[in-house]
Amino acid sequence: MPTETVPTVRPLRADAVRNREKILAAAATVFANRGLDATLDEIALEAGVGVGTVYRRFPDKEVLVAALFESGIDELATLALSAYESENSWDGLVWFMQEALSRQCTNKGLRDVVISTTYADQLKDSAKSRIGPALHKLIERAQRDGYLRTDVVESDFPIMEMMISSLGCVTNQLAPDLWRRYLTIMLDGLIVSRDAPTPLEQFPNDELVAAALRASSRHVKRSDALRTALQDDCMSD
Amino acid sequence: MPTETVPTVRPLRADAVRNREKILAAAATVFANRGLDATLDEIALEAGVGVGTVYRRFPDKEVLVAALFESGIDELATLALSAYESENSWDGLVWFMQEALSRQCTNKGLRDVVISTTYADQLKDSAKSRIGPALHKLIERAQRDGYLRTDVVESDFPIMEMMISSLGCVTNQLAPDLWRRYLTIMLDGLIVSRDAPTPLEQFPNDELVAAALRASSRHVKRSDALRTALQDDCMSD
DNA sequence: AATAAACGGAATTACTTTCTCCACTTACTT
DNA sequence: AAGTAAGTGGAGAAAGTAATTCCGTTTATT
Repeated sequence: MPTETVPTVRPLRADAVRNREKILAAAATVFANRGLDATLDEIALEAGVGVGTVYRRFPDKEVLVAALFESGIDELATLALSAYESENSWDGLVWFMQEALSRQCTNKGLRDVVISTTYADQLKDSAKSRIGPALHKLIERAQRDGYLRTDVVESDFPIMEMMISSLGCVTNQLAPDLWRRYLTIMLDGLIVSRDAPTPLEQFPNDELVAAALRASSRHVKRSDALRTALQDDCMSD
Repeated sequence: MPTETVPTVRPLRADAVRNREKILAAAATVFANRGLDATLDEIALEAGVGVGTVYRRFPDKEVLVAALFESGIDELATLALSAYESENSWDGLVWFMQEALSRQCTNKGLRDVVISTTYADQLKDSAKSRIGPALHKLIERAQRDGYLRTDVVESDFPIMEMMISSLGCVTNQLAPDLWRRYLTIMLDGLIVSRDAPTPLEQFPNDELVAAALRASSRHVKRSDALRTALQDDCMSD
Protein backbone atom coordinates (compact mmCIF):
# COMPACT_ATOMS: atom_id res chain seq x y z
CA MET A 1 0.00 0.00 0.00
CA PRO A 2 1.27 3.50 -0.80
CA THR A 3 1.98 5.78 2.15
CA GLU A 4 -0.33 8.73 2.72
CA THR A 5 0.00 11.07 -0.25
CA VAL A 6 -1.54 13.82 1.85
CA PRO A 7 1.59 15.65 3.05
CA THR A 8 1.16 14.64 6.68
CA VAL A 9 -0.67 17.71 7.95
CA ARG A 10 -0.07 17.49 11.66
CA PRO A 11 -3.02 18.70 13.70
CA LEU A 12 -2.53 21.89 15.65
CA ARG A 13 -1.48 21.55 19.21
CA ALA A 14 -4.29 22.02 21.72
CA ASP A 15 -3.10 25.41 22.95
CA ALA A 16 -2.65 26.58 19.38
CA VAL A 17 -6.24 25.72 18.59
CA ARG A 18 -7.40 27.62 21.64
CA ASN A 19 -5.37 30.65 20.65
CA ARG A 20 -6.66 30.53 17.13
CA GLU A 21 -10.19 30.81 18.50
CA LYS A 22 -9.22 33.62 20.81
CA ILE A 23 -7.71 35.49 17.90
CA LEU A 24 -10.78 35.09 15.73
CA ALA A 25 -13.04 36.24 18.54
CA ALA A 26 -10.81 39.21 19.26
CA ALA A 27 -10.59 40.13 15.59
CA ALA A 28 -14.37 40.09 15.33
CA THR A 29 -14.65 42.54 18.21
CA VAL A 30 -11.84 44.79 17.16
CA PHE A 31 -12.80 44.97 13.49
CA ALA A 32 -16.40 45.67 14.47
CA ASN A 33 -15.35 48.65 16.56
CA ARG A 34 -12.37 50.09 14.76
CA GLY A 35 -13.03 48.90 11.23
CA LEU A 36 -10.57 47.17 8.96
CA ASP A 37 -7.91 49.76 9.73
CA ALA A 38 -7.32 48.02 13.03
CA THR A 39 -3.79 46.82 13.61
CA LEU A 40 -2.98 43.16 14.10
CA ASP A 41 -1.27 44.37 17.27
CA GLU A 42 -4.60 45.61 18.57
CA ILE A 43 -6.12 42.26 17.85
CA ALA A 44 -3.29 40.44 19.59
CA LEU A 45 -3.74 42.65 22.63
CA GLU A 46 -7.48 42.02 22.71
CA ALA A 47 -6.89 38.30 22.33
CA GLY A 48 -4.29 38.30 25.06
CA VAL A 49 -1.59 36.78 22.87
CA GLY A 50 1.56 38.12 21.27
CA VAL A 51 1.58 39.55 17.76
CA GLY A 52 3.81 36.75 16.67
CA THR A 53 1.09 34.28 17.43
CA VAL A 54 -1.35 36.14 15.27
CA TYR A 55 1.08 36.19 12.37
CA ARG A 56 1.88 32.52 12.75
CA ARG A 57 -1.77 31.67 12.40
CA PHE A 58 -2.78 34.22 9.79
CA PRO A 59 -0.04 35.20 7.38
CA ASP A 60 -1.59 38.59 6.85
CA LYS A 61 -4.57 40.72 7.62
CA GLU A 62 -6.46 39.93 4.45
CA VAL A 63 -6.63 36.24 5.18
CA LEU A 64 -7.99 36.99 8.62
CA VAL A 65 -10.52 39.43 7.25
CA ALA A 66 -11.70 37.01 4.62
CA ALA A 67 -12.02 34.25 7.21
CA LEU A 68 -14.13 36.49 9.39
CA PHE A 69 -16.42 38.28 7.03
CA GLU A 70 -17.39 35.51 4.69
CA SER A 71 -20.31 34.80 6.97
CA GLY A 72 -21.21 38.45 7.49
CA ILE A 73 -21.54 39.04 3.77
CA ASP A 74 -23.38 35.82 3.43
CA GLU A 75 -25.88 36.98 5.98
CA LEU A 76 -26.59 40.11 3.96
CA ALA A 77 -27.27 38.01 0.90
CA THR A 78 -29.64 35.85 2.90
CA LEU A 79 -31.44 38.93 4.16
CA ALA A 80 -32.09 40.07 0.61
CA LEU A 81 -33.51 36.68 -0.27
CA SER A 82 -35.72 36.54 2.80
CA ALA A 83 -37.00 40.00 2.09
CA TYR A 84 -38.29 38.73 -1.20
CA GLU A 85 -40.44 36.23 0.69
CA SER A 86 -42.37 39.06 2.30
CA GLU A 87 -45.80 39.34 0.75
CA ASN A 88 -45.83 43.11 0.57
CA SER A 89 -43.02 44.24 -1.67
CA TRP A 90 -42.57 47.62 -0.03
CA ASP A 91 -42.43 46.15 3.44
CA GLY A 92 -39.88 43.65 2.20
CA LEU A 93 -37.64 46.38 0.87
CA VAL A 94 -37.96 48.45 4.03
CA TRP A 95 -37.22 45.42 6.15
CA PHE A 96 -34.14 44.59 4.11
CA MET A 97 -32.74 48.10 4.41
CA GLN A 98 -33.31 48.16 8.13
CA GLU A 99 -31.77 44.79 8.75
CA ALA A 100 -28.82 45.27 6.45
CA LEU A 101 -28.07 48.70 7.88
CA SER A 102 -28.41 47.64 11.45
CA ARG A 103 -25.65 45.13 10.79
CA GLN A 104 -23.44 47.53 8.90
CA CYS A 105 -23.89 50.29 11.44
CA THR A 106 -22.91 48.16 14.40
CA ASN A 107 -20.03 46.51 12.61
CA LYS A 108 -17.61 48.91 11.03
CA GLY A 109 -15.59 46.02 9.72
CA LEU A 110 -18.53 44.64 7.83
CA ARG A 111 -19.21 48.03 6.36
CA ASP A 112 -15.61 48.34 5.26
CA VAL A 113 -15.62 44.93 3.65
CA VAL A 114 -18.79 45.66 1.72
CA ILE A 115 -17.45 48.95 0.46
CA SER A 116 -13.86 47.97 -0.09
CA THR A 117 -12.57 46.71 -3.36
CA THR A 118 -9.40 45.16 -2.03
CA TYR A 119 -11.21 42.51 -0.09
CA ALA A 120 -13.94 42.36 -2.66
CA ASP A 121 -12.13 39.98 -4.96
CA GLN A 122 -11.56 37.40 -2.31
CA LEU A 123 -15.21 37.28 -1.46
CA LYS A 124 -16.64 38.13 -4.85
CA ASP A 125 -17.48 34.68 -6.00
CA SER A 126 -18.88 33.62 -2.73
CA ALA A 127 -21.55 35.68 -1.10
CA LYS A 128 -20.96 39.21 -2.21
CA SER A 129 -22.03 38.55 -5.74
CA ARG A 130 -25.30 37.05 -4.57
CA ILE A 131 -26.48 40.25 -2.94
CA GLY A 132 -26.76 42.16 -6.19
CA PRO A 133 -29.23 39.91 -8.03
CA ALA A 134 -31.35 39.39 -4.92
CA LEU A 135 -31.55 43.10 -4.32
CA HIS A 136 -32.36 43.64 -7.97
CA LYS A 137 -35.42 41.39 -7.77
CA LEU A 138 -36.52 43.09 -4.58
CA ILE A 139 -36.34 46.48 -6.18
CA GLU A 140 -37.99 45.50 -9.41
CA ARG A 141 -40.93 43.97 -7.60
CA ALA A 142 -41.44 47.05 -5.45
CA GLN A 143 -41.39 49.22 -8.56
CA ARG A 144 -43.78 46.94 -10.43
CA ASP A 145 -46.19 47.11 -7.52
CA GLY A 146 -46.16 50.88 -7.68
CA TYR A 147 -44.50 51.47 -4.35
CA LEU A 148 -40.95 52.35 -5.20
CA ARG A 149 -40.31 55.33 -7.44
CA THR A 150 -39.29 54.13 -10.86
CA ASP A 151 -36.44 56.55 -11.39
CA VAL A 152 -34.17 54.87 -8.84
CA VAL A 153 -31.83 52.16 -10.03
CA GLU A 154 -30.25 49.20 -8.32
CA SER A 155 -26.95 51.01 -7.79
CA ASP A 156 -28.67 53.68 -5.78
CA PHE A 157 -29.18 51.28 -2.93
CA PRO A 158 -25.62 50.41 -2.04
CA ILE A 159 -24.86 54.10 -2.31
CA MET A 160 -27.61 55.05 0.08
CA GLU A 161 -26.51 52.34 2.45
CA MET A 162 -23.00 53.65 2.25
CA MET A 163 -24.11 57.16 3.14
CA ILE A 164 -26.26 56.07 6.02
CA SER A 165 -23.77 53.62 7.45
CA SER A 166 -21.05 56.23 7.27
CA LEU A 167 -23.04 58.06 9.90
CA GLY A 168 -24.12 54.94 11.72
CA CYS A 169 -20.62 53.68 12.33
CA VAL A 170 -19.59 57.02 13.72
CA THR A 171 -22.46 57.55 16.13
CA ASN A 172 -22.71 53.88 16.89
CA GLN A 173 -21.33 54.22 20.42
CA LEU A 174 -23.21 57.18 21.79
CA ALA A 175 -26.34 57.37 19.67
CA PRO A 176 -26.77 53.88 18.27
CA ASP A 177 -30.10 54.43 16.57
CA LEU A 178 -29.56 57.82 15.07
CA TRP A 179 -29.14 56.44 11.56
CA ARG A 180 -32.71 55.15 11.63
CA ARG A 181 -34.05 58.68 11.35
CA TYR A 182 -32.31 59.20 8.05
CA LEU A 183 -33.30 55.84 6.71
CA THR A 184 -36.91 56.68 7.53
CA ILE A 185 -36.60 60.00 5.77
CA MET A 186 -35.01 58.42 2.70
CA LEU A 187 -37.66 55.73 2.55
CA ASP A 188 -40.33 58.41 2.74
CA GLY A 189 -38.61 59.97 -0.23
CA LEU A 190 -38.43 56.68 -2.12
CA ILE A 191 -42.05 55.69 -1.93
CA VAL A 192 -44.23 56.84 -4.79
CA SER A 193 -47.10 58.13 -2.74
CA ARG A 194 -47.84 58.66 0.90
CA ASP A 195 -50.02 61.03 2.86
CA ALA A 196 -48.26 61.78 6.11
CA PRO A 197 -44.58 61.27 6.82
CA THR A 198 -43.62 58.13 8.70
CA PRO A 199 -42.87 59.13 12.29
CA LEU A 200 -39.20 59.43 13.07
CA GLU A 201 -37.32 57.73 15.82
CA GLN A 202 -36.50 59.92 18.80
CA PHE A 203 -33.63 62.34 18.29
CA PRO A 204 -31.12 61.71 21.06
CA ASN A 205 -29.66 64.47 23.15
CA ASP A 206 -27.95 67.10 21.02
CA GLU A 207 -24.84 67.09 23.16
CA LEU A 208 -24.57 63.37 22.78
CA VAL A 209 -24.58 63.53 19.02
CA ALA A 210 -22.04 66.32 19.03
CA ALA A 211 -19.83 64.28 21.31
CA ALA A 212 -20.13 61.24 19.08
CA LEU A 213 -19.12 63.19 16.01
CA ARG A 214 -16.28 64.85 17.85
CA ALA A 215 -14.98 61.55 19.15
CA SER A 216 -14.65 60.19 15.66
CA SER A 217 -12.95 63.21 14.21
CA ARG A 218 -9.58 62.27 12.79
CA HIS A 219 -8.11 65.68 13.41
CA VAL A 220 -7.67 65.34 17.16
CA LYS A 221 -4.10 64.24 16.98
CA ARG A 222 -1.39 66.38 18.44
CA SER A 223 -1.66 68.40 21.62
CA ASP A 224 -3.32 71.72 20.93
CA ALA A 225 -1.63 73.59 23.73
CA LEU A 226 1.51 74.09 21.70
CA ARG A 227 -0.41 75.09 18.63
CA THR A 228 -2.45 77.70 20.40
CA ALA A 229 0.72 79.20 21.78
CA LEU A 230 2.04 79.83 18.30
CA GLN A 231 -1.24 81.27 17.16
CA ASP A 232 -0.39 84.95 17.20
CA ASP A 233 3.06 85.29 15.71
CA CYS A 234 1.52 84.31 12.40
CA MET A 235 3.16 86.62 9.95
CA SER A 236 2.69 89.89 8.16
CA ASP A 237 -0.54 90.36 6.30
CA MET B 1 8.35 113.35 19.29
CA PRO B 2 8.31 109.68 20.33
CA THR B 3 9.61 107.23 17.78
CA GLU B 4 7.13 104.85 16.14
CA THR B 5 5.70 102.58 18.79
CA VAL B 6 4.62 100.22 16.06
CA PRO B 7 7.52 97.75 16.02
CA THR B 8 8.71 98.64 12.53
CA VAL B 9 6.93 95.93 10.57
CA ARG B 10 8.92 95.81 7.39
CA PRO B 11 6.82 95.17 4.34
CA LEU B 12 7.35 91.86 2.55
CA ARG B 13 9.71 91.87 -0.32
CA ALA B 14 8.03 91.85 -3.72
CA ASP B 15 8.90 88.25 -4.54
CA ALA B 16 7.75 87.14 -1.12
CA VAL B 17 4.37 88.73 -1.70
CA ARG B 18 4.11 86.98 -5.05
CA ASN B 19 4.95 83.65 -3.46
CA ARG B 20 2.48 84.18 -0.68
CA GLU B 21 -0.25 84.56 -3.27
CA LYS B 22 0.94 81.50 -5.15
CA ILE B 23 0.83 79.49 -1.95
CA LEU B 24 -2.67 80.60 -1.07
CA ALA B 25 -3.90 79.79 -4.54
CA ALA B 26 -2.23 76.40 -4.49
CA ALA B 27 -3.58 75.63 -1.04
CA ALA B 28 -7.09 76.44 -2.19
CA THR B 29 -6.78 73.97 -5.05
CA VAL B 30 -5.08 71.23 -3.11
CA PHE B 31 -7.36 71.42 -0.07
CA ALA B 32 -10.39 71.41 -2.34
CA ASN B 33 -9.26 68.19 -3.99
CA ARG B 34 -7.52 66.28 -1.27
CA GLY B 35 -9.20 67.73 1.80
CA LEU B 36 -7.46 69.02 4.89
CA ASP B 37 -5.28 65.94 5.07
CA ALA B 38 -3.18 67.35 2.28
CA THR B 39 0.48 67.79 3.09
CA LEU B 40 2.12 71.20 3.07
CA ASP B 41 4.60 69.54 0.74
CA GLU B 42 1.84 68.93 -1.76
CA ILE B 43 0.87 72.54 -1.54
CA ALA B 44 4.45 73.66 -2.03
CA LEU B 45 4.73 71.47 -5.09
CA GLU B 46 1.50 72.82 -6.55
CA ALA B 47 2.65 76.36 -5.85
CA GLY B 48 6.04 75.73 -7.41
CA VAL B 49 7.97 76.79 -4.32
CA GLY B 50 9.93 74.90 -1.67
CA VAL B 51 8.31 73.64 1.52
CA GLY B 52 10.54 75.96 3.49
CA THR B 53 8.87 78.91 1.84
CA VAL B 54 5.46 77.68 2.84
CA TYR B 55 6.55 77.23 6.45
CA ARG B 56 8.16 80.65 6.56
CA ARG B 57 4.91 82.27 5.52
CA PHE B 58 2.48 80.08 7.45
CA PRO B 59 3.87 78.69 10.69
CA ASP B 60 1.60 75.70 10.47
CA LYS B 61 -1.24 74.19 8.59
CA GLU B 62 -3.96 75.46 10.84
CA VAL B 63 -3.10 79.07 10.24
CA LEU B 64 -3.20 78.47 6.51
CA VAL B 65 -6.49 76.65 6.76
CA ALA B 66 -8.03 79.37 8.87
CA ALA B 67 -6.82 82.02 6.44
CA LEU B 68 -8.37 80.17 3.53
CA PHE B 69 -11.70 78.97 4.81
CA GLU B 70 -12.90 81.96 6.74
CA SER B 71 -14.58 83.16 3.58
CA GLY B 72 -15.95 79.77 2.64
CA ILE B 73 -17.72 79.40 5.95
CA ASP B 74 -18.86 82.93 5.69
CA GLU B 75 -20.42 82.18 2.35
CA LEU B 76 -22.44 79.35 3.84
CA ALA B 77 -23.78 81.66 6.51
CA THR B 78 -24.74 84.17 3.86
CA LEU B 79 -26.53 81.46 1.90
CA ALA B 80 -28.67 80.61 4.89
CA LEU B 81 -29.59 84.25 5.33
CA SER B 82 -30.42 84.72 1.65
CA ALA B 83 -32.55 81.61 1.70
CA TYR B 84 -34.69 83.27 4.30
CA GLU B 85 -35.42 86.07 1.84
CA SER B 86 -37.12 83.63 -0.49
CA GLU B 87 -40.86 84.10 -0.37
CA ASN B 88 -41.71 80.42 -0.34
CA SER B 89 -40.25 78.84 2.74
CA TRP B 90 -39.90 75.36 1.25
CA ASP B 91 -38.17 76.63 -1.85
CA GLY B 92 -35.85 78.62 0.35
CA LEU B 93 -34.86 75.56 2.31
CA VAL B 94 -34.36 73.47 -0.82
CA TRP B 95 -32.30 76.19 -2.37
CA PHE B 96 -30.11 76.46 0.70
CA MET B 97 -29.45 72.74 0.82
CA GLN B 98 -28.57 72.65 -2.84
CA GLU B 99 -26.26 75.62 -2.71
CA ALA B 100 -24.56 74.64 0.50
CA LEU B 101 -24.02 71.09 -0.67
CA SER B 102 -22.79 72.04 -4.08
CA ARG B 103 -20.04 73.97 -2.32
CA GLN B 104 -19.21 71.26 0.15
CA CYS B 105 -19.23 68.55 -2.48
CA THR B 106 -16.81 70.29 -4.78
CA ASN B 107 -14.54 71.39 -1.98
CA LYS B 108 -13.43 68.63 0.30
CA GLY B 109 -11.48 71.11 2.36
CA LEU B 110 -14.57 73.14 3.08
CA ARG B 111 -16.44 70.01 4.07
CA ASP B 112 -13.64 69.04 6.42
CA VAL B 113 -13.56 72.44 8.03
CA VAL B 114 -17.29 72.45 8.61
CA ILE B 115 -17.21 69.00 10.15
CA SER B 116 -13.97 69.28 12.04
CA THR B 117 -13.79 70.40 15.60
CA THR B 118 -10.10 71.25 15.62
CA TYR B 119 -10.47 74.10 13.22
CA ALA B 120 -13.88 74.90 14.61
CA ASP B 121 -12.59 76.96 17.50
CA GLN B 122 -10.56 79.25 15.34
CA LEU B 123 -13.54 80.07 13.21
CA LYS B 124 -16.27 79.67 15.79
CA ASP B 125 -16.76 83.27 16.68
CA SER B 126 -16.62 84.45 13.15
CA ALA B 127 -18.86 82.87 10.56
CA LYS B 128 -19.46 79.33 11.68
CA SER B 129 -21.62 80.34 14.59
CA ARG B 130 -23.83 82.44 12.35
CA ILE B 131 -24.94 79.47 10.28
CA GLY B 132 -26.81 77.78 13.09
CA PRO B 133 -29.27 80.55 13.95
CA ALA B 134 -29.92 81.38 10.30
CA LEU B 135 -30.64 77.75 9.53
CA HIS B 136 -32.85 77.54 12.58
CA LYS B 137 -35.07 80.34 11.35
CA LEU B 138 -35.23 78.78 7.89
CA ILE B 139 -36.36 75.47 9.33
CA GLU B 140 -38.85 76.90 11.74
CA ARG B 141 -40.54 78.91 9.02
CA ALA B 142 -40.81 75.90 6.71
CA GLN B 143 -42.36 73.91 9.53
CA ARG B 144 -44.76 76.69 10.46
CA ASP B 145 -45.88 76.90 6.84
CA GLY B 146 -46.69 73.20 6.86
CA TYR B 147 -44.04 72.15 4.37
CA LEU B 148 -41.33 70.61 6.46
CA ARG B 149 -42.19 67.64 8.66
CA THR B 150 -42.28 68.75 12.25
CA ASP B 151 -40.38 65.85 13.71
CA VAL B 152 -37.04 66.94 12.28
CA VAL B 153 -34.83 69.17 14.37
CA GLU B 154 -32.18 71.68 13.51
CA SER B 155 -29.36 69.22 14.16
CA ASP B 156 -30.69 66.86 11.54
CA PHE B 157 -29.60 69.21 8.82
CA PRO B 158 -25.88 69.33 9.36
CA ILE B 159 -26.03 65.56 9.75
CA MET B 160 -27.81 65.08 6.46
CA GLU B 161 -25.37 67.43 4.79
CA MET B 162 -22.54 65.43 6.24
CA MET B 163 -23.91 62.20 4.85
CA ILE B 164 -24.56 63.58 1.43
CA SER B 165 -21.29 65.44 1.12
CA SER B 166 -19.42 62.32 2.20
CA LEU B 167 -20.60 60.85 -1.05
CA GLY B 168 -20.27 64.04 -3.02
CA CYS B 169 -16.62 64.54 -2.21
CA VAL B 170 -15.83 61.02 -3.26
CA THR B 171 -17.63 60.97 -6.59
CA ASN B 172 -16.84 64.58 -7.24
CA GLN B 173 -14.34 63.84 -10.01
CA LEU B 174 -16.12 61.26 -12.09
CA ALA B 175 -19.78 61.77 -11.29
CA PRO B 176 -19.98 65.33 -10.03
CA ASP B 177 -23.76 65.55 -9.73
CA LEU B 178 -24.53 62.16 -8.27
CA TRP B 179 -25.20 63.57 -4.80
CA ARG B 180 -28.13 65.56 -6.13
CA ARG B 181 -30.14 62.39 -6.53
CA TYR B 182 -29.92 61.65 -2.84
CA LEU B 183 -30.64 65.19 -1.84
CA THR B 184 -33.76 65.07 -3.98
CA ILE B 185 -34.82 61.82 -2.36
CA MET B 186 -34.20 63.17 1.12
CA LEU B 187 -36.11 66.33 0.39
CA ASP B 188 -39.00 64.24 -0.89
CA GLY B 189 -38.86 62.50 2.45
CA LEU B 190 -38.74 65.74 4.39
CA ILE B 191 -41.76 67.44 2.90
CA VAL B 192 -45.03 66.86 4.69
CA SER B 193 -47.12 66.09 1.66
CA ARG B 194 -46.54 65.59 -2.02
CA ASP B 195 -48.25 63.66 -4.76
CA ALA B 196 -45.59 62.39 -7.15
CA PRO B 197 -41.91 62.15 -6.40
CA THR B 198 -39.69 64.96 -7.63
CA PRO B 199 -37.88 63.68 -10.73
CA LEU B 200 -34.31 62.62 -10.08
CA GLU B 201 -31.24 63.80 -11.86
CA GLN B 202 -29.84 61.37 -14.42
CA PHE B 203 -27.90 58.45 -12.96
CA PRO B 204 -24.46 58.46 -14.53
CA ASN B 205 -22.91 55.38 -16.04
CA ASP B 206 -22.67 52.54 -13.53
CA GLU B 207 -19.05 51.84 -14.38
CA LEU B 208 -18.21 55.45 -13.77
CA VAL B 209 -19.66 55.42 -10.29
CA ALA B 210 -17.91 52.17 -9.46
CA ALA B 211 -14.65 53.65 -10.67
CA ALA B 212 -15.17 56.77 -8.59
CA LEU B 213 -15.79 54.79 -5.45
CA ARG B 214 -12.86 52.52 -6.13
CA ALA B 215 -10.54 55.44 -6.74
CA SER B 216 -11.29 56.88 -3.34
CA SER B 217 -10.87 53.66 -1.43
CA ARG B 218 -8.18 53.99 1.19
CA HIS B 219 -7.22 50.37 0.96
CA VAL B 220 -5.34 50.60 -2.30
CA LYS B 221 -1.99 51.17 -0.74
CA ARG B 222 0.73 48.63 -1.22
CA SER B 223 1.28 46.62 -4.35
CA ASP B 224 -1.13 43.74 -4.48
CA ALA B 225 1.10 41.51 -6.58
CA LEU B 226 3.04 40.41 -3.54
CA ARG B 227 -0.08 39.82 -1.54
CA THR B 228 -1.71 37.68 -4.12
CA ALA B 229 1.42 35.59 -4.31
CA LEU B 230 1.15 34.72 -0.65
CA GLN B 231 -2.53 33.95 -0.91
CA ASP B 232 -2.44 30.17 -0.90
CA ASP B 233 0.02 29.18 1.79
CA CYS B 234 -2.56 30.36 4.32
CA MET B 235 -2.38 27.87 7.15
CA SER B 236 -4.07 24.85 8.61
CA ASP B 237 -7.80 25.06 9.04
C1' DA C 1 12.51 13.44 30.16
C1' DA C 2 12.96 14.54 25.43
C1' DT C 3 11.56 17.24 21.73
C1' DA C 4 9.12 19.59 18.43
C1' DA C 5 5.56 23.01 18.43
C1' DA C 6 4.06 27.22 19.89
C1' DC C 7 4.68 31.45 22.39
C1' DG C 8 5.65 36.55 23.48
C1' DG C 9 7.05 40.76 22.36
C1' DA C 10 11.26 43.48 21.40
C1' DA C 11 13.35 44.78 17.30
C1' DT C 12 13.51 45.54 12.45
C1' DT C 13 11.76 47.36 8.25
C1' DA C 14 9.35 50.42 5.70
C1' DC C 15 6.77 53.89 5.36
C1' DT C 16 4.51 58.80 5.99
C1' DT C 17 4.28 63.48 7.65
C1' DT C 18 5.82 67.56 9.87
C1' DC C 19 9.06 70.89 10.27
C1' DT C 20 14.16 72.78 10.41
C1' DC C 21 18.38 74.36 8.70
C1' DC C 22 21.70 76.46 5.89
C1' DA C 23 24.23 77.29 1.60
C1' DC C 24 22.68 79.86 -2.15
C1' DT C 25 19.94 83.55 -4.68
C1' DT C 26 17.55 87.81 -5.24
C1' DA C 27 15.34 92.30 -4.32
C1' DC C 28 15.96 96.51 -2.41
C1' DT C 29 19.07 100.03 -0.79
C1' DT C 30 22.46 104.06 -1.38
C1' DA D 1 27.26 98.64 -8.87
C1' DA D 2 28.07 96.84 -4.72
C1' DG D 3 26.45 95.61 -0.18
C1' DT D 4 23.28 93.37 2.60
C1' DA D 5 19.27 91.77 4.59
C1' DA D 6 15.44 89.15 3.08
C1' DG D 7 14.03 85.31 0.89
C1' DT D 8 14.58 80.67 -1.21
C1' DG D 9 14.81 75.55 -2.07
C1' DG D 10 14.77 71.17 -0.77
C1' DA D 11 17.59 67.63 1.54
C1' DG D 12 17.11 65.52 5.73
C1' DA D 13 16.30 65.36 10.82
C1' DA D 14 12.67 64.08 13.94
C1' DA D 15 8.69 61.76 15.19
C1' DG D 16 5.32 59.07 14.31
C1' DT D 17 2.69 54.52 12.80
C1' DA D 18 1.93 49.98 10.98
C1' DA D 19 3.51 45.42 9.21
C1' DT D 20 6.34 41.67 9.90
C1' DT D 21 10.26 38.86 11.60
C1' DC D 22 13.19 36.56 14.90
C1' DC D 23 14.75 34.11 18.67
C1' DG D 24 15.17 32.88 23.60
C1' DT D 25 11.69 30.84 26.50
C1' DT D 26 7.65 28.05 27.57
C1' DT D 27 4.53 24.21 26.90
C1' DA D 28 1.92 20.14 24.98
C1' DT D 29 2.70 15.83 23.55
C1' DT D 30 5.32 11.39 23.27
